[in-house]
Amino acid sequence: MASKKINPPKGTRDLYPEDVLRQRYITNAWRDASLRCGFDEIAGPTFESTELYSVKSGEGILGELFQAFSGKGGQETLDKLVKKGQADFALRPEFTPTLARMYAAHAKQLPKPCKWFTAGPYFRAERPQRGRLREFLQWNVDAIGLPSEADSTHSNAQMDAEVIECSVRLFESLGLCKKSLKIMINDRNAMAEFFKTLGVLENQLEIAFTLLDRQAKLPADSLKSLAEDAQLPSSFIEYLTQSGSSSAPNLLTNDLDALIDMCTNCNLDQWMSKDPSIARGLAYYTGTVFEALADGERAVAGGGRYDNLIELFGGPSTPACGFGMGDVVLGNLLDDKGLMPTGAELMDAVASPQASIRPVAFVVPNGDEDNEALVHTLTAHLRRGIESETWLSNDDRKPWHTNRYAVAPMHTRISYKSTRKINKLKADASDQHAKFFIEIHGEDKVELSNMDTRESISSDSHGSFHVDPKAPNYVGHAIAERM
RNA sequence: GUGGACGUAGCUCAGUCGGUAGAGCACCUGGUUGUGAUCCAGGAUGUCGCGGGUUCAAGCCCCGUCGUUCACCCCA
Repeated sequence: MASKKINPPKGTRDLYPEDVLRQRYITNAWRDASLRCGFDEIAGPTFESTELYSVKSGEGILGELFQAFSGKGGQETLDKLVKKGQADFALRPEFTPTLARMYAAHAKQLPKPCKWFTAGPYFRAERPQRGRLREFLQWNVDAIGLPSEADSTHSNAQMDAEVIECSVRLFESLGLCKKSLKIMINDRNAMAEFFKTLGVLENQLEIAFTLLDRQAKLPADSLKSLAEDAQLPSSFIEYLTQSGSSSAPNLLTNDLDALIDMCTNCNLDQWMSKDPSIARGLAYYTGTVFEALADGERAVAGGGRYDNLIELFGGPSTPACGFGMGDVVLGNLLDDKGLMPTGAELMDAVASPQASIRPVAFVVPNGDEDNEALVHTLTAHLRRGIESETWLSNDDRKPWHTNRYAVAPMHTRISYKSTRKINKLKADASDQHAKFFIEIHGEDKVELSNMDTRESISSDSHGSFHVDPKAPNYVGHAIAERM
């Protein structure tokens, strides 16, 4: 009998038992980080109508679509397909259009903001290379809409910060540190204003951003000729081809400062740097954009604000912000840094308990404005977890070691309601089925109660708890003991 | 879609000027040793990716093809 060897399709992976565990180690970490940060899991179809992607994904992605058609409809459908050169359906190359479609369809009944994550397979018909395959897993984390009745600049920054926080919580949990990975942020609005001062016209902005995106990849002279072809002003070309970002526009500070401020509260600012050369390739980004960059790898994650995409899909005008992270680059990075367990350690790590879907802690201020920053500080501590002395004093410590945490990271939520009334905030916690309610009256005056039993919990020594993890009556300990 | 590199044992790879197909690891058998570690002896293993060409002779040179990989494009 003649046998024929059939290879797997180019750019796909056959996962044998250990490979599946490695992949699950990553997807577990994704899920864990998003749940802890208060994002709900959603899922969409793995193929969509092709037109969903022609609306706004960007030129490049359209050329990389895996085409799909049902095979029904006989010759007529086939003729149409051949004539158009495009099938009615496409395997999804990214999630954001699906997300925008899903949100727009139910916009009125959805909470504000809506915090969603999803992880699953995506497909792009490009030539495989390091960090890039034709089928890959991607984790998407998005925050859509703003807290109601709030000042929108502040809220925008808060939602940006929460999305970025989620990515940082993931990096921390996997043992990646700020030395090996940086989050570079920029603001397209501020850059657009700056470009206009250089004489770039409104209708040239898109090409200007495309060139900015390629600034580091292309040599100065080809950059120059591309810019000249687009008839961009010489002052812009000069800015573009001066390799250093030393001429970075100062006005960046105005728009990104609110974001950096928000990030200071949860200790994210040390991970972040402003970088006026970050532009992002996708056309739908409108304001803040960011990339997580590691030495020697392509972007580990990338995302930003896309404020008019929901409207484009028939929903109400709604600001939104999110990022995507692929499993291929992340896996490469973990391998290179020795941060991927093997053998028994891998099995144990994958089988270790996952973050609670039910919110464990719900943190609110007592109504005093001064305490609002403390809410974010404490929330960050709870979501991050507190590492144990034994683990920290071990020079060979690995992120998956079971003695890592003195207080394990926990699913922690905050209220997005503008009310200061404690009963309303408690009702919000109850609506979200939180288990413990935390009310901050001051740094060393934190009240804790069990929502299930309606009992107030008090510290033996002080009567109330502390925000600071170093304090003996840190509120996180009290919750961990009662889990 | 464009360009480069690579394809030899289960794995990682060496193979010079074209002249009988190699090593390490892993595996199997036996021995030593108070472990499933170490050490000793022995053993099995190949369509040299595939097809064609040049040659007395091709793993090596040439053409084609398939596959892998890296870079570009684009992006997670």
